[in-house]
Amino acid sequence: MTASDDQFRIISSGAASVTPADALKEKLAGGRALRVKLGVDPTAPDLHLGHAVPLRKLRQFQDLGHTVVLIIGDFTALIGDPSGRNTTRPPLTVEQIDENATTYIEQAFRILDPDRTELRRNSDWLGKLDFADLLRLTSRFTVARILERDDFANRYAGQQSISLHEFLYPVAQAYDSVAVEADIEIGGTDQLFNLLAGRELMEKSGMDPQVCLTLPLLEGTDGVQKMSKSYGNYIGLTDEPDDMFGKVMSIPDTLIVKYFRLCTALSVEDVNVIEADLDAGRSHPNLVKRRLAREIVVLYHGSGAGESAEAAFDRVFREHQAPVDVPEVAVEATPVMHLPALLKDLGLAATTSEARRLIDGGGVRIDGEQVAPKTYDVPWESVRGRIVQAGKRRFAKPV
RNA sequence: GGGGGUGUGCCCGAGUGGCUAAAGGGGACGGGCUGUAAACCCGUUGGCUACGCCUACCUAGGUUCGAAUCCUAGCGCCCCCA
Repeated sequence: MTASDDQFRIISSGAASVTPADALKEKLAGGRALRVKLGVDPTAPDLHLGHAVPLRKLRQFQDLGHTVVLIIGDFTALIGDPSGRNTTRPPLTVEQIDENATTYIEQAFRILDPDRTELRRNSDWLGKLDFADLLRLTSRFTVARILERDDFANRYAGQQSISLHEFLYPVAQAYDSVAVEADIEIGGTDQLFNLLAGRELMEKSGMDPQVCLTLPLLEGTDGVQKMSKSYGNYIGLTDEPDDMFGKVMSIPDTLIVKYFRLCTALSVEDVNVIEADLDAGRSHPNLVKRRLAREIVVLYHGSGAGESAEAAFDRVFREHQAPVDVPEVAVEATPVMHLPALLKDLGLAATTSEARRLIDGGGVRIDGEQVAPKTYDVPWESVRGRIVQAGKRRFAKPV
């Protein structure tokens, strides 16, 4: 096993905080395989690069010989984590949770090593607590302490509703740590409160308290909000290579280095060099971003996928040509076609009104020719089998 | 239990009887430009084979020639008192 000093350096690289750092050093010096906990709520079925950040950190632990305890929060999903939210989460049904959990596990093992992962569901212990247990548990927390949390405080101050059960989320997560005897728990910086709650509860229960390791939150493609499916700014782990490449290219330049640090397998030292070259103007942001996009695509789609995704990107966005594989869509043909309806049928516009706006805004092309505004009727022969384009990246071929 | 406030388009938020498909901002989409689906500038942003028609300002009724705007009841949320 790697010397504990080196382990500490690797583990804390890229972390936002390690609380307390000394405790982690001590645990590592003990030389045994540590139990590293990550709790996830199966609220969204598909994983994205934001989810991958803690998973990659867990993988580092595994590669150093430690054990990952991955907790599927099938019980806590019924509460909904209020972290960073300004509204109560809509409750999920048990069926949805099960379905999401299955997808989650499958996708998580693209990153994690199954042999060093202990998979648990927190309904195993949380579901067995009775009301008396709950009272005992909640008596260890104070209202003032819970209200310290930013999101609760903000919602309270902003006259937003907070349901009582949301207060129990940190309590439940803390109890998870007790149940699995975690040595370390990791999460995003917005999880710090919950992680610390686990630490406190373990201490009060007479256990060796867990170390809390937080990771920076990854902004999505808009560069502002944290990556999340509900903001529509995410890059999914199962996104097609071409799509994944394009999405990475759409992040603001200011995020390039952060993405290298959190989303690729490059070493800390390598990323430092990239950052220095960018800052000094020695390298071109566009080229660096291309490399980033290739690295990420290769990580999830294998070597070779990066180059072909880049080629496809150049074809569409640099040379303004149609992609190689434009989908053919069968439509009902009449001698004269109503263009807005055709665009809707082709799936290029959601409504005919939107299609008209696209046409009038110059956003529709047939075989590369821009369609003049107010052109709503076109002969079938002029579109049949041709490439119809809406905007820069939506294509279809009517047949 | 008592009192007060609030509910508008994807989101925030103006609007207190006709000039309102509803200001402004954000987001999203489109165009131009380019180094990219970055940045910047400009435009669009309820539906409908469409110079017109339909549906819309929490819900259901009502007043009125006419209501997002007034009245009644209900529902949600917030605050104060208990």
